[in-house]
Amino acid sequence: MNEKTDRKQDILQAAIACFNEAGIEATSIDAIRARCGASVGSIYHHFGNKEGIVAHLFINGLDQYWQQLLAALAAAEGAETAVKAMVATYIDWVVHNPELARFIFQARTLVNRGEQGQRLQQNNKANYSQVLAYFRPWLEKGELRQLPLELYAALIVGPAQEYCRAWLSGRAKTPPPQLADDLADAAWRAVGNPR
Amino acid sequence: MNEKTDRKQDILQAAIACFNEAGIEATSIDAIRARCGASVGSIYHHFGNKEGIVAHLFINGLDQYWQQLLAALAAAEGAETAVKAMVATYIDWVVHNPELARFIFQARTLVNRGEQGQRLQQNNKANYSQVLAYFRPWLEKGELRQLPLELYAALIVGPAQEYCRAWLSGRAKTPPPQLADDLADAAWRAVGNPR
DNA sequence: ACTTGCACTAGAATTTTATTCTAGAATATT
DNA sequence: AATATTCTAGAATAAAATTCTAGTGCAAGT
Repeated sequence: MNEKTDRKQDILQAAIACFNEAGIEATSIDAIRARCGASVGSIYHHFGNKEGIVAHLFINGLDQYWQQLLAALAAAEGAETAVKAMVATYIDWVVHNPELARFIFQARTLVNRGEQGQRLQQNNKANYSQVLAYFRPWLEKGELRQLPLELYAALIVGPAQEYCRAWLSGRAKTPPPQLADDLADAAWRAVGNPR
Repeated sequence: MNEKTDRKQDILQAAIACFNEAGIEATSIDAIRARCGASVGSIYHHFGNKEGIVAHLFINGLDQYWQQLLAALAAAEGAETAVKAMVATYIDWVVHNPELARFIFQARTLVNRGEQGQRLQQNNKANYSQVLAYFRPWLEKGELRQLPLELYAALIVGPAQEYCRAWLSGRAKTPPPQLADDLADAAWRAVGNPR
């Protein structure tokens, strides 16, 4: 159970490094092979094709984030804490997994179409409805502003996401944690009910 | 001056259609060729390589958006009008150019790296500093909340961007214009100074 | 009108990259 | 140990990107 995952992990690590250095499209299978010492055969055995590697990294990476997010929500005690925790968790995850985050921003569209797109969408839907379950009571108690349901995600994490994307690409310099409080406050102003 | 641009435009139109149907990576030069009736030679003459096509579509498309945005800002009379106009303009542009918008979301990373990345970044910087010029007086007059400069863009258009992305990919159903007011209000709550 | 130069087009030839295939090594299962 | 299964290697093939060669047509200068 050790050597098995090793080669597979080696390939994944080499792949994400290449993807971030050169971009997904510009990374050749051979570049990945050269970097991790595997053979083409081995790579194709484990992942089927290039898109398979991308999808694997993407889906597992995102899942890791959802786990953190749901854990944070489970620990939150009120609407305000929860909303602010969502922003904080997002930033925390990006800062602790910058390579993965950068990669995920790149790969979204690609994976959505590909063979695993279905699976990804199901995952998202399931996770999203769990988040909604946490929010419903707060909505009913009037702790949250009444807004179209489809809007909450964008209002709460949209700005953090947008800023992190800029930071990861070098456009913005200030490390996200320094802005975390401002972003969390803004999120709460966006969806919190002032009563 | 007519046939010249025609062929070039044909190629661009065919390309963006292919890119949106199959994704940039999955689109072959031959697919573009087949769709517009040009020859490979002609395509390479005009754009150098596949990335050249992508960059051209991206940079011109984005420029069109910046023009609209700057025009809207020029017409705005106060901070609140301006901030809300930024959101409205963004949504308006996406809804009127859905193909282009979808494409731009896909291509961002790719173009940023490529040969034209430099140029893109310069354009962005120049446009961004124009926007900042509009904002500075409002900041000084205290109409806007004092926040780290790097944050305003994300706070104002981040949620709209995030929602439009979801809408374009089919994840969200409500047409953005129906949510425009909510998004504009949220943007103003995020950056407006309550005095 | 002629010819010279240049932008453009076509499609074949080449190069690069992705993917498939065949055979053998390692590992697990009985 | 015998057999099946998973994994690895690298050569062979297929598909795609890019380059190259040879034109065509148009415009400026004569």
